[in-house]
Formats: sequence, structure tokens, C-alpha cells
Amino acid sequence: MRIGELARRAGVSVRSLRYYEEQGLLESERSSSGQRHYPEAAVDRVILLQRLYAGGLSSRTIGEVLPCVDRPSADTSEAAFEMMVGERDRLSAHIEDLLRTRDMLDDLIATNRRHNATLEAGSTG
Amino acid sequence: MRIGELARRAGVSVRSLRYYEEQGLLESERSSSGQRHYPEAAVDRVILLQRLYAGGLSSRTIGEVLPCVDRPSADTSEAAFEMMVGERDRLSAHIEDLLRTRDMLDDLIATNRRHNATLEAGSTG
DNA sequence: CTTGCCTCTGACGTCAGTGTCAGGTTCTAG
DNA sequence: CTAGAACCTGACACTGACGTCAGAGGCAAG
Repeated sequence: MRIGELARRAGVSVRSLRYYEEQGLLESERSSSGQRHYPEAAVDRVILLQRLYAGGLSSRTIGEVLPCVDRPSADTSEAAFEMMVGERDRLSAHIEDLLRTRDMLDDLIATNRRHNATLEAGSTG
Repeated sequence: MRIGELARRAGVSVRSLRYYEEQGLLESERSSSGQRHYPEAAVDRVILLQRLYAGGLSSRTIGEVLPCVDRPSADTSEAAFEMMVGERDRLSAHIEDLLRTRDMLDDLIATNRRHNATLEAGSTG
């Protein structure tokens, strides 16, 4: 398929797909006229990339862990595997941090609800 | 206290504190010479700001929800309260997304471990 | 007064993924 | 052949919370 269809099916912009390729994260075959063509599997590939981006991994980092995705084997650079584990841990820590922030927001919300309820009860109407 | 001490105690840079003030998120009294002075409470204030930033709220958004923090009452703009609830929900969605990403990473890690174990078992040494 | 650290304002630099425009080529439908 | 959609490369714009530098003034200690 061509880049437009891939973009639609993966839910990203054409611009992003070109960027991913530029970063070495996504391959494409070129037709004689220079247009990019992708196999079906590219859709899942892009979705995978999106998910890694969503996890806060940078293009560089994604590039370094991709070997573990493409060729999960012992000869896959151990550094890539360590990197992946490190990113998982970083992500876990980040999630913990976000949970704390959410708890704080919940507290604030509860406090505000109480104040509202109190005042409404006091001045009925 | 002056800005340097506040920065140290809150664990942020002096630059950040000036930025927060510029964004209307942090007040300071000025000495006759123009230097900023802060009360003890400023430490917690800054930590609160950091936590909201950590939750992905922008300076603008933080500024809009702060009334709920400073004056939790029914006359606090209802918009501010709605904003806060909206941010909590956004944060929840974000956390869910990160959890999915972490699950994916865990799967990848498990897959790689299996491959490594298999190969090591095959070629003992 | 001097040394040295702290603070001031102002302004430009950074990062990173993506939007967007420009100018040109290619493909598809009629 | 032609109109128009899709594609190409290249490059600048943007966002946002800072880093960092410049040039100048403030303040405690000797």
C-alpha cells in the first residue's frame, strides 16, 4: 500500500510516517518513481511505534530497542535488551508518579465538593 | 527566604521559580532592591506546582485550576472545578494508556527472555 | 573597600515530534 | 489528454518548560 493508506489505517499523519522512516524506525520499498510502498505488516509496525512513543520513548531509544522486537534472540545486542528493561522500569516509575498526582487531584476535588455541599446546605436555593 | 533557598528546598531551579511567577502561579514579595522573598508556605506551593506539571498540566491549565486550591469554595469558578475534574479524567486515561504500553514492553521482555533461555539451554556454555 | 556569592532582567537556545507551505512529479478517473 | 488527488523533497514554524549567557546590582564577611 502507499503512504496515504498506511497513514489512514494506522491512524497517524503522512508526515509522521516519513519522519519514522527518517529516524530508521520504518522501512519502505520505493517504486521506480520514488513513491513509498508498504506491506500489510507495516500497519502493526506503525501501531507498535505509536505505542512506544506513547510510553515516552524517544525515536532514538525506540531505534535502540527495536532489535528486540524484530529479532528476539540471544544474539540481539544485550544492550538493546537492557535498554528495554530500563525503559519498562522508567515507565513504571512514571506511572507511579502519575498515580500520586491523580490522588492529589482526587483530594482536591473531594475538598471542593465538600465546600460546595456545605455552602449549598447553608444557603438553600 | 530568597529564591535560591526556595529552589533548593523545593528541588527546582531558580529559573523555574521565576518562570512560575511569570506564569502567575507563584507570588513573591520584593525587597526594596527588587529581590524576591517567599514565606515558608512557598515550598509546598512549589511542590504542588511540580506535581501538577508532572501530571502533564500546562502552565495555563494549572493557572486555571489553582483557584480550587487557593480558595476551595462554591464561589470558586465552576469552570475551574470542571477543568480540574477534566484533568483528572485525562490523567486517568493517560495512565491507562501507559499501562497498556508497559504490558506490551513486559510481553516483549518475556519473549526475549524465552529466546535467550532457549538458546542458552541449547548451547550450554 | 573588596571579594565572592546571590539576585535581577532580558533574551536567545534547546528538544522532538509534528504541522505546514512551496514547488514539482506521479497516478487515476473520465 | 486533462483535472485533481496523492506523492515527493526540503525547510521553516510551533509548542513549552526550561537552560544558559550577558551585563548589572545587592549583600554578608574580612
